[in-house]
Amino acid sequence: MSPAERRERLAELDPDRLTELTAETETDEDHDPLGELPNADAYDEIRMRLAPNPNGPWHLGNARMPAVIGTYKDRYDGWMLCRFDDTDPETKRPDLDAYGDILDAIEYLGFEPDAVIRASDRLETYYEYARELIELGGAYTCTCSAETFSELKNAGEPCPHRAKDIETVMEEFEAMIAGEYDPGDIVLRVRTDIEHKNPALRDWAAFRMIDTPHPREEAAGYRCWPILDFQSGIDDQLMEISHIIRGIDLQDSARRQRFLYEYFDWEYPEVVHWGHVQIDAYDVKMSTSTIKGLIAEGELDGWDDPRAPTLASLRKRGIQGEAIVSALVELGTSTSDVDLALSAVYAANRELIDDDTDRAFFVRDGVEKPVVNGPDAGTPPVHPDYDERGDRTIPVDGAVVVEPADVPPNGERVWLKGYGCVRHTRDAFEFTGDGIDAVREEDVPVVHWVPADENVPLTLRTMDGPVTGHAEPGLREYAPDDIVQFERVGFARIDAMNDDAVAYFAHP
RNA sequence: GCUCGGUUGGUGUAGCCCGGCCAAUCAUGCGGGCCUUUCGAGCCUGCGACGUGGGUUCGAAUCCCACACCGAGCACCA
Repeated sequence: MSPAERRERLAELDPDRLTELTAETETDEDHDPLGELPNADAYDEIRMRLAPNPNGPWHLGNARMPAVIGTYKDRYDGWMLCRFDDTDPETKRPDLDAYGDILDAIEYLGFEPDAVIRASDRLETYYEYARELIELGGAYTCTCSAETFSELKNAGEPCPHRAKDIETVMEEFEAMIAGEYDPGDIVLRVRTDIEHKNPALRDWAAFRMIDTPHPREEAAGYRCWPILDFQSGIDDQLMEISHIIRGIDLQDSARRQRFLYEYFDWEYPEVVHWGHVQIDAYDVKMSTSTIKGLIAEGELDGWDDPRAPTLASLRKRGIQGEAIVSALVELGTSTSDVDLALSAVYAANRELIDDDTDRAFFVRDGVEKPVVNGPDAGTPPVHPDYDERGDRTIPVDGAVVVEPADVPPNGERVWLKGYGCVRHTRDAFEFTGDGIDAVREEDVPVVHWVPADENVPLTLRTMDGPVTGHAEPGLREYAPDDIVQFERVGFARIDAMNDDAVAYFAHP
């Protein structure tokens, strides 16, 4: 039935309802991919946290956390904590540089945490709450091997240690803190429901022994470390977090932590889970450990290699943090997995920088052609949309370099942008003196060029590897970090301006 | 195996809770046109989607059931 038919039918059956529908006004809300936070009205202040694991510099996927949480912070005038969840000195060993790198990355994205803490500074606090939990009968020390416990748990059967009295548990837990056990010998478990239908929630481990000292000197003396679910559960309460936003891999985490909150009679924060992000356009898998490995093997030049899907790499290419945030926010917070199109980041970035970016010529792998009978210089505009910024002056000392694909067949003309029309005769470009109508009416192509002598040899580093070529002499006026648009090539960030000039390609 | 999520154009997203101006929004992408001394910007325009099958209903993207497919958890990782 077509909509028109449906309306007709409705008019027969229930004319009042039809009138109501017609009266309902369409609210044209602003485009808002994020939507409102759940139950936001119930809180005086929206308090959120970023909870990075400082095991390496950030890739593009990691940026989603500050992008979304930071955007909500701005929207609700909320509060944002950066808490380093660095409670595994062994298998997810923190990288001491990463703490600072991550804070830099957050700043690059345009946000500032209201507070920064490290879980590894807070072991005594976690111990205190663990003791309290034991007093409440909510935890027990367990000396089952991981395998044994796993089998019992999967069968829904308690292990013998579950029945221990509180005093014994407390003694053994104090001994754990004192470092009197070896790794693997004992854990502290939260007593949940051993017959819970979801096996992932049954009596989960809260503390375990780790011999490897924490890389941070302040925390190197501890041997008894909390598991994320315990540490983060306690901290979220202590920091009065109102909204937790994190990945679907932590969905069961929330369910586990609710048992903790019930023992302490706390109220669990609102929680939003999102799916995984993949990025098109990169050959390198977006994973901290993979990138770390490729750098170690020399496959990548470093964290800022343009081929690496890292924030450092995008930053090096001159892409604004704001563009990354805007593309990531656009993904919303759905629980299904999403692909981020890098072109969305480019589109956002182009929008941000196009107006302010000066134009310049860069000829890739050029061929030299003598120019005869023409003027001494070309004067293309600094920015085609803003006459007031003036023209560049590019000298022509008898010859220019153009890209091979731009050389017209013999006898044909080409317009050297900002200079004039030339005809390819034998092996030279002969100035023709044609007016711009040649371009407008006669389809003469417009190309970029640089002088053969006075130019700037430059390497443009791209995602597909380096490209060598020559830029116009005026490029020397630019300094590292400046962004230019190489006409007909794309935007680029100047990285070094000396004998070996280097720029990083951003996008078309 | 047990448990928990998800599935709207090439990509992302809105709509789903509370069925009806939804032959489905917006963005990006791609194509065409205009403009332009850039393959950029701008303007105009086009392309393109409700996983499958049943059910409920006057009416289903929306509610119910089944199936398919994708993902996550069941770590002494985060």
